[in-house]
Amino acid sequence: MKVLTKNTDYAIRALLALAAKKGCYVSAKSIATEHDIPYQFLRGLLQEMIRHDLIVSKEGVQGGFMIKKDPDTISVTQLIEIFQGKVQVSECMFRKQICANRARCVLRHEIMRIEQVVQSEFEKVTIGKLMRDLEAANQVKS
Amino acid sequence: MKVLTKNTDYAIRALLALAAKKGCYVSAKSIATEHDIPYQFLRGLLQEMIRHDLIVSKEGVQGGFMIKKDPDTISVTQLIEIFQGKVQVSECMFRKQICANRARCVLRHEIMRIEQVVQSEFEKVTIGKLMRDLEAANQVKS
DNA sequence: TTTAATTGATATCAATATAGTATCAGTTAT
DNA sequence: ATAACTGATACTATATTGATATCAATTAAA
Ligand code: FES
Ligand code: FES
Repeated sequence: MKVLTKNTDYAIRALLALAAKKGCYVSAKSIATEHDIPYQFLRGLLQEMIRHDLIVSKEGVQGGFMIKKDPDTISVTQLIEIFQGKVQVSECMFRKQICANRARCVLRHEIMRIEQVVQSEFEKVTIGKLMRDLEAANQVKS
Repeated sequence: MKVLTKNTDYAIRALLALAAKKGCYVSAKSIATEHDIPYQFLRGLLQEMIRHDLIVSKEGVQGGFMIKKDPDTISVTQLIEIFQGKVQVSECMFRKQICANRARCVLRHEIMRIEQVVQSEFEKVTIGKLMRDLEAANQVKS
């Protein structure tokens, strides 16, 4: 079971790249080559992120993408939702047995509680946080 | 993003059915019809669970499947691992940038921490617990 | 003003995973 | 002997994931 698929993974990496060059337009090509992400695939992801208002773009020579939202407000949960759909444990487990009284279903509550925990854990991990972790890791390295 | 796929979902339901008739052999057919699970699909799942020592079977007329392990020791985590593979957030995020000093990678630690949280939450949910919840729900209903 | 570097939009394809079906051989209670 | 079962395995269909290709529109700069 893979929690993050390639698109989410790539999107996070791309956002980190953009966050590192905040205020500048960075081309998809340079991100693709530097971070080893398939070019056209990446472009699709970037367009999707524009639609979700995380980044902006400029066309033409010297164009590219720029981060728009504050990195600390972009969570992994959000990116999972964009690229993999809302986290849900299962459509509705045990539907046959208990869905008749859905409102009271204890199992359902149990499941929803876990959903909540999973989401809030990922909520804590923002692009901003990852950036700082990354910097710290690089400091230690050198 | 779906956390539980059909096979895990069905397997849980089947185990609950077996747990409710502990000590008896229950046929795949009866489980399939009662719980609305595709028959042949279910049989595959049951065989897999035999291989993992959760249940046993008896061939021939009056044969069927019987739960073997204590329901309280069968966790959803375990079933996810059997049917969807071990929970992993991503193979190795940011590999290009940091895998050189993998041991020190802060991001990796962050990710592994979440992995841990997710797993331990599911660990708490056992077949035994679900059984009791289910009984409680049915009590309230009637 | 032409050109090359870029994004926008969209179509297509391949690989993999998920979901479900079918078949036949072997076992066993009746 | 037979019918109700499981064991084993092959197969098909569909959805998801991952990746590529194409062409029009835009724009900085030669
Ligand atoms: S599982 Fe559907 S309401 Fe409980
Ligand atoms: S992501 Fe691979 S070691 Fe950090």
